[in-house]
Amino acid sequence: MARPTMADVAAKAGVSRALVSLVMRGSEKVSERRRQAVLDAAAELGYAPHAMARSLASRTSTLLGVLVSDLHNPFFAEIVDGIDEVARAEGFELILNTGGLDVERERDAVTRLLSFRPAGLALLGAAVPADVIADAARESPVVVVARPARIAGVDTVNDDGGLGARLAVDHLVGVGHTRIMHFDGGKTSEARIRREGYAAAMRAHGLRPDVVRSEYTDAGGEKAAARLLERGGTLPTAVVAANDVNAVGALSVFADAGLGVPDDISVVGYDNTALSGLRHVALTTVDQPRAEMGRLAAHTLVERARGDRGKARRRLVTPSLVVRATTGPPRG
Amino acid sequence: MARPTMADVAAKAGVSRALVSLVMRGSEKVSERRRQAVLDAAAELGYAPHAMARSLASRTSTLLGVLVSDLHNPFFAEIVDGIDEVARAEGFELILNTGGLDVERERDAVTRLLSFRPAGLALLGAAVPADVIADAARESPVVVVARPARIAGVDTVNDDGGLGARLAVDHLVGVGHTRIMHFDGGKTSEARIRREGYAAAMRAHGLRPDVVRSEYTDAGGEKAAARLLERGGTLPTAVVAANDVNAVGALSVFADAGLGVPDDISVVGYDNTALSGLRHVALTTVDQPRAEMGRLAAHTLVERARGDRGKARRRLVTPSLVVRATTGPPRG
DNA sequence: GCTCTAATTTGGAGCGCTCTAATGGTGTAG
DNA sequence: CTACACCATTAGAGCGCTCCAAATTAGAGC
Repeated sequence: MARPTMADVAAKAGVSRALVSLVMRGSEKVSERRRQAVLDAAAELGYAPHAMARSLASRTSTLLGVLVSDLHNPFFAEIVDGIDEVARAEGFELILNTGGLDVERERDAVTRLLSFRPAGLALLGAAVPADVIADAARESPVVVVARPARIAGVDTVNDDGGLGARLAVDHLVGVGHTRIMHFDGGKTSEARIRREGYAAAMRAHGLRPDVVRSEYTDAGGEKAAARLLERGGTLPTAVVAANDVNAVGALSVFADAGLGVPDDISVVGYDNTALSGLRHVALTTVDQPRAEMGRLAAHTLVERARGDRGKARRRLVTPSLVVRATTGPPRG
Repeated sequence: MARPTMADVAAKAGVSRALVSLVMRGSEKVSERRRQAVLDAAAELGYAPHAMARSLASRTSTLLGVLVSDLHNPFFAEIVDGIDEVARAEGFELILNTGGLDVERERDAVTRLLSFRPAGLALLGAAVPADVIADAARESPVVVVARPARIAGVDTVNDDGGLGARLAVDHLVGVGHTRIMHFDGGKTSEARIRREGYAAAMRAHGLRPDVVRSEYTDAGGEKAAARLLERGGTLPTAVVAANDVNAVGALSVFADAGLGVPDDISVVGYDNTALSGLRHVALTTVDQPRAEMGRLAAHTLVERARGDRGKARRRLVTPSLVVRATTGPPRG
């Protein structure tokens, strides 16, 4: 498995190593005759440049480090997809690590990624403390995605969660709802922003906000819905769920309780994951442009890698409402 | 952002570069006194070894190349998760590329991954032609996952699709079904194996196989179900779908047609993706141990990287049935 | 204190490549 | 025919590290 090196190609083509290097990098100051000779020799030997040696010698990197908190979550997978798209187009490679929302493990992952001296580092929904991120940013450009954060010198890409929540509320009010509840996403900064957006939108319509603490999971949605049914009193006619899986969890509890959707209760999700688009589910939801977020993150990193030293950019991407079958006018 | 090098640490600690190298690699033949001096100097300078330089000098790699055909598909994401788990434990890093099932793009991705001279290459459900894989296998250990293939010198990890299909049929026959249909996954080799497993199981029970050509998508399931309803005649009482999303597509069409599940028709999926576990969906399905497949693939690669030159291993992982709410005895 | 051996430490070559500065060759003008 | 550009080509140093062999030091035994 010993692959040929530049010296082998040079010998075979009867030229110097430097010339082979020039040809491999597509230099224009190489005569056509030599270029062909080199190309032929390379093809014959099955030669391809050694990316690491190249990187070391040129003191540049074509690696983009990516730390994903949770790869199961299709939300992140699609962001990675967007990053990958730009990386391929710009000639970068992705080196990936997962963090599993474990702080120690994520800290370690950041260290390992940095040991490759990547051109940039993307942290997707990572839970690492801000100071770790700030440290990393001293060694490599860093972009934090899907986690609202203000860290000196660190770029961010997020969706406008306040707007997203407002879109959901406006839609529900628009079709006639007034008792609209929110199952929130817990204590993350993104959840806080959505919660505040929901509350502000409600008040803007002269309505009273009503929040149940929940989390970004299926089980969380079920629990919140169950609690809602147990507490008795007048039920809301609509629920703005923390995200799609949370909404689906709530839907199943409502169905078990004999409530019709959307006649008895409307439900809006958040994320527009593939799940919500399934005809069987047909969840009205707020779309976060995930691939776009990934592309933005990658572009930011690529620009930084190319020398952009401007101050930290905090990108806000615009969510949009996708109306499907789980929302409609309240009964009566 | 110029990070310190080994020479800087050596100078600060008052030792040679070679000694710093030994300390960094955790050698035992270093006196405690020097070790501390080096460690202190390194900490003070914020030094961490340059992974690429190390790799180049030692002629070893800690990189595992991973080509994923489709990251959106949670099926693959979970395999990557398994690979990642082993990689972390064994001190390897993942370098990731997506192929999008486009042959040219995947071919290019393989080339790019190989340019890093990885310790191994994992191809997850990749569509690249066998000869490309065989070529790659000459330069690096290769393991093909979720794609039954017999290529000289290439290890594989797959689930036993024949068994999986049989589990589904046996379960349905066990609760009383006799008219059991299969929506297949198209012309991939995995789909063929499941199809044949289904047919064999049916015949083993003295039943007639009945296959509708479909594909591994939501829309495919809808289309197959619609065609089934249109063709009239006696409907089957159960369907073994190509996979989970295919099953969910079928479920929605059956629901629209007023068919009760499982009373009028039972449906079994395949994969046991998170989707099927949602209480709202509660799909009976065949579980493929994805994380386990990823771990197996990674272990295979790690062993090969460590010198195992044994002949190609074709690992078959055992699927299992997960009974939920979409299957039950046929009416009457 | 001295020798011998084992334990540490170090110099230096080299991994496969890039990059700068210098070389040689060609064509043109004088 | 010589000088001068200008171009393609090359030598050689060096990227940050490992690894081998050689050098030094420490420890043990007498």
